Amino acid sequence: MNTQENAKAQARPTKRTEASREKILAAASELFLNGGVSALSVRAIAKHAGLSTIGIYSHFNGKQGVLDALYIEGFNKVYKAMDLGDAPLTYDNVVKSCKNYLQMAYQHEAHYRLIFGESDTSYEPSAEAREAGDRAFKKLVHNSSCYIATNNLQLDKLKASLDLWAVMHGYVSISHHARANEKLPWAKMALDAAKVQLNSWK
Amino acid sequence: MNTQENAKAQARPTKRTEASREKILAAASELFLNGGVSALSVRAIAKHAGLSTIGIYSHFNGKQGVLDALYIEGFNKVYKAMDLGDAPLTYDNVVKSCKNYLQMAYQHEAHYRLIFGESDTSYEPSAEAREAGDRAFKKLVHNSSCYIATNNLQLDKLKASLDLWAVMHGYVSISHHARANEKLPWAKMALDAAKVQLNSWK
DNA sequence: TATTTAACCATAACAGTGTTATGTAGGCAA
DNA sequence: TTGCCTACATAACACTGTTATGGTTAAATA
Repeated sequence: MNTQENAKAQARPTKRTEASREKILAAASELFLNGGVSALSVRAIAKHAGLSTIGIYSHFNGKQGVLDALYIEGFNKVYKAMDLGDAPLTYDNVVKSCKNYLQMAYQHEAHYRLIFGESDTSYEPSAEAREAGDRAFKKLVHNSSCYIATNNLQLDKLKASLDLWAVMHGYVSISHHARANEKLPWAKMALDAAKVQLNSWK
Repeated sequence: MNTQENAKAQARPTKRTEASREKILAAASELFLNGGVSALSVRAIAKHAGLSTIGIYSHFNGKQGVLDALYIEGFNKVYKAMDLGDAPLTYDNVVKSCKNYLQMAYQHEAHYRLIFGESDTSYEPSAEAREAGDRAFKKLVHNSSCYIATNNLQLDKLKASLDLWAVMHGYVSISHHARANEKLPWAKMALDAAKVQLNSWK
């Protein structure tokens, strides 16, 4: 792929290249949204894109590259959910960011499952994909840190951020698997538990 | 399989039957402990057992049955971790059960990943396997309920139990995936966060 | 401008997966 | 002893991700 990219930079780009890549990504995204990762065989993607499978290898370095693109999308959605812009990090706004996170988790279930390893044991995120996770985590830590600084609290910012994240994510994950058959107000319960953690910050 | 079982009950049990089943299960368990679910192809299991693959279908109804057996093992380990016998459900003992849970989660990673869907998207636990999960959950609810009753607390026992579970499991899951590259005292952090939830019970 | 070269892509082939089909050997009952 | 049934090995099937092969087209070079 590096050889191909170098050759592309110096030699003969063809108009069909970007179009094929977009078709593949669009096909993969549609299949993914409707069927999760298990709907993403390379043949299904190729067929849905109206192409053969070879483009998945030349454009995405294989199925992994398609999953990376979706993984990055997933963490970008997490980032956006927690991004409050320039709003001050008040208690209510931190709670709002948690609410947004939980909303995202339940609205974009396929993405959520992918970024938390509930989708494909053979998938290992690339370095670039991991960066998307790091970026989303930094936004979480940023929110917590601003709130902590604003309120002159003395506690470990990293730990506090992880506490908040763990309880929310734990609820989502349990509702996916261990208690999947129960109809409970999962998002509300998760938010309440997050408030418990937040209220313990002092 | 029902036909085979009926025939077995009425006709000719063969000594080789139980021996084959045990060989397959032992082979699967060993592969699983060393390589997780991805090490469990039916051919690998059969080869390791010194048999052909057909026994996996006749004894376990396919690969799913092998995974069910391991899933049940996993939740049985969760049950045992949280089982304090007849000990009174004091604060310290509830904390101890949480500590045991986290210890189990990190010592039996393959099992833990299996029961929380981090292993094989095509695996769906059988009704029997789900019962093992229910049983472990009931032990968690039992512990929380006894503690709540002992301390005359007024709160939702189910919610309280889930809060406790969510924060612990959330930490374990994040340490598996989202923050997998970080070396942090995950079990200690999870236990501290669990104490925050516990301390909020009033 | 004509020829050569490289990129893109369809298709075939490969090695692996879980599962089903087929045939044989051994054990048990009549 | 014969016939039936079960357990099991092996082959075959349909699917998976990936690599190999060859044809067409576009870009570069002479």
